[in-house]
Amino acid sequence: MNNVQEESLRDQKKYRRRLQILEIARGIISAKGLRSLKVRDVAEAAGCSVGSVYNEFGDFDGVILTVNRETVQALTARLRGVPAEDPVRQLYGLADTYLDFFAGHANLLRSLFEHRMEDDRPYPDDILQMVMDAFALMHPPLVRLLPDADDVKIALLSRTLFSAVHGIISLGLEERMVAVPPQMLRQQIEQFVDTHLRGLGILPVGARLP
Amino acid sequence: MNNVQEESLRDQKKYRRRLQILEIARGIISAKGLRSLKVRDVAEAAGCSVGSVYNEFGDFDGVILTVNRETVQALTARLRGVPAEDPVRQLYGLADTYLDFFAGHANLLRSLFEHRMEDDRPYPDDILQMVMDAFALMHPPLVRLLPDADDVKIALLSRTLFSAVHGIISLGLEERMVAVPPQMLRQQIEQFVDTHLRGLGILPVGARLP
DNA sequence: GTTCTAAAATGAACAATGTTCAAGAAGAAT
DNA sequence: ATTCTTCTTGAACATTGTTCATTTTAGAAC
Repeated sequence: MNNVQEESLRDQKKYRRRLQILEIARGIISAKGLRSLKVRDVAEAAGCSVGSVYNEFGDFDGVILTVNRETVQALTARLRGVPAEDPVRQLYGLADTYLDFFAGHANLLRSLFEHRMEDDRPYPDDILQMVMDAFALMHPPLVRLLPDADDVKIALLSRTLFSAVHGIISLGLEERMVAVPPQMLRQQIEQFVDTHLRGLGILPVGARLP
Repeated sequence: MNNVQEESLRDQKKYRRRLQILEIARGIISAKGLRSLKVRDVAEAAGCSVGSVYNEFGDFDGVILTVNRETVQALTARLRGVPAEDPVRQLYGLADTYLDFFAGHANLLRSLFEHRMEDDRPYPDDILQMVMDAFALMHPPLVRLLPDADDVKIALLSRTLFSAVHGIISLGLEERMVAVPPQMLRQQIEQFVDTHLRGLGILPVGARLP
């Protein structure tokens, strides 16, 4: 038995169109926000009928969720690329990289965190799991820095710290909240992480990094 | 000239209905989420026509924004009620109170933070200002604890710290993010604030509050 | 009290948008 | 080439936000 699936012409077209629909949807969300995403716009831009979008994704939420899934995958890839030699620098790097990614794809991240399902249908588990996994990326460096601490507590600390960074960034980047000038955000994030590491006893209180 | 406006029967009815519409809308958002709010449901529950809703609020966003405005007002009132004798306890109290309020009105808070306007119309300034003012409530206790620090920096710190707490809570309360068991959230928040105050040199590193 | 007027309420009609499905088109199997 | 399966289509439908000509009603004028 041959496990290599032969790719039929039909499958090729289907797959190409799937990618095209996703690319168009992502472009619209990214440029004008989730609320501006309309089935007919996507279908027209992809050169197909609205029925085909439904045929491929089940319903419109399916398109959004697939875009969101790819967003968290791209985010995770970026976060995994942060150098891990120095655990302290890794923590700063994770926060900075998250800021970069959020600033560069604000509407995509908002779609990921703010989209609500119709009725009370549950949000897909795999996406939630991926977000949680991304927020757990502070775990390894924290374990190295706090070798005596309980692993469960470190896991909690990782998510807490990352959630805190997320809160600072997501509110700080709301252009509507004039509160935090974006150019100061990076410095602000670094100082926040800095203070927290001092509080954890990882950095000395009252001293500064070289 | 008499400044006391006589309240006409017309105005009374108008005002009563306005309150009724808001109460119904708030109830629906609170119970089933912003996405389940429909003009016709509100109108029917209020015993009036859809036109009356539009007559009173301009458009449907107007209803949502008014509910959001009242949400942030209620939140601010609760936060202002936190005792201010001990600045450290005040900071803990603000975080805890925010957690309480968020846990008790999760869907209302989500409506406040996640609602996006149609097209690119700006979010009303007064609501943004009120949110910022609420997040600035950590300013006075921080000033007392860090009397030598620059006032502008304290203002920034206040918003940063509150945004961090917001991030931890809003992600932690997502029932969908199984990550953080809600019952642990309070303890988690307290530990987070604790660690940060140590990092700021306000509390001694390595010691615990009585 | 009657009449007049301005404001508000109404709800049917419209517009925008998500969803479905019967019929047709296109690829695969023989 | 014929048949069969699957996908595609787009018109029709369903839901929901929005408008507006008409009707109703509260208040004013007499």
